[in-house]
Amino acid sequence: MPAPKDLRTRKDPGAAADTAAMDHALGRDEFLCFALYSTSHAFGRVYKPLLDPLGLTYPQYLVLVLLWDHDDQTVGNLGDKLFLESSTLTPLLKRMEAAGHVTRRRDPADERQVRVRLTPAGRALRSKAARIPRGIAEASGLSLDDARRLQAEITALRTSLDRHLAG
Amino acid sequence: MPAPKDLRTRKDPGAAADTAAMDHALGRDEFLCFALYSTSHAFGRVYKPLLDPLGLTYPQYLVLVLLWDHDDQTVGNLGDKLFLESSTLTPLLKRMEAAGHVTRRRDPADERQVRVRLTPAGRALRSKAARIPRGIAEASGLSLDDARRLQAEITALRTSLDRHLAG
DNA sequence: GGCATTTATATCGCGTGCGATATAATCGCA
DNA sequence: TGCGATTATATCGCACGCGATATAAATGCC
Repeated sequence: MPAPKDLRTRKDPGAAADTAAMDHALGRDEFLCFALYSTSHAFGRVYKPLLDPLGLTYPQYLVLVLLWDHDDQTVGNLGDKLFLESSTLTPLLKRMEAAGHVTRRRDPADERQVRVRLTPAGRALRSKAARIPRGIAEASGLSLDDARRLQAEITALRTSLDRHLAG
Repeated sequence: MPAPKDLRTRKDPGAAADTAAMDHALGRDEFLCFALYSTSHAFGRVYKPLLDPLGLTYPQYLVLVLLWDHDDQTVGNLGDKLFLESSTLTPLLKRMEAAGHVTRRRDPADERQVRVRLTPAGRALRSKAARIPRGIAEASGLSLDDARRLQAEITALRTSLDRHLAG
């Protein structure tokens, strides 16, 4: 009789603590990348119940955050701030336009550019989104200082990666 | 004559340093989430030229890393370790099967499960992938200690998010 | 033993993300 | 001024990633 191949079944409560499954198989920086990758998805799952009632996805929410701060931006401007390409933003903005959150209009002064503006409905979403920051903060369980420090380190890492890509 | 709305054009070299574009518009933990989101994509762009010659995507590479360490795993096992759903893994594994990297076979002892195994070609990719860890480490520009510490903090954050989602 | 429940995987639809490419407008410079 | 280079956006094809749902196998409980 063969010995059991794996004592843990899939939904064993200890499975989630199997945190280091990837550890010994990846280089240190690769494991860091995997941590970013999987945590980014976990954040998406936390955001979803907060954004669903507003009819928004996460990147759509980011676009609105930028427009709430500074209305009337070009596609390229939004892309630079969000690190997204026009091939991602154009369809996304069209969906937001179809949903009635923004308008898209060629800039008469430079017909290459498309200016994105909030509709009244898009502006009105701001108050409905006011509860989101608190929801995210609760889920993260980090102190303000820890969150600030982690954010700064990860942002610096992104800058390093971007420089490597450009150079 | 109207004043220019924005002194920076899109490709101004200072644009990348416009790091804090999202800062004052997002809560602290939300900005941390955005840092994770954008840095995760940046890592993907660093991985791409390393993985393209192997004909692999990033999640496909992660599957291979797991199988190189421990061959013959179920779909659920891989999903638990990668934090991915079967709705993501099943098509991905089918593509890897079509590419000749793995085989998928129902476990005779439990026909619900599908066991994923390396083919000789999949095993052979391991040596071709040997240069990847160094390439990632160079791009990150972090010391071993910094990478380790950052990874640990982000992994802890993911655990906190997962607990929040479960509870 | 039989039947409801649980578990493992698969399928579907949708929204990203991106590289490659296309198109149109503007710029630069001889 | 004119025309090649650059810039801004759009389009296309592909691969995720997930929630909802379906299906089939195993489990549990009487």
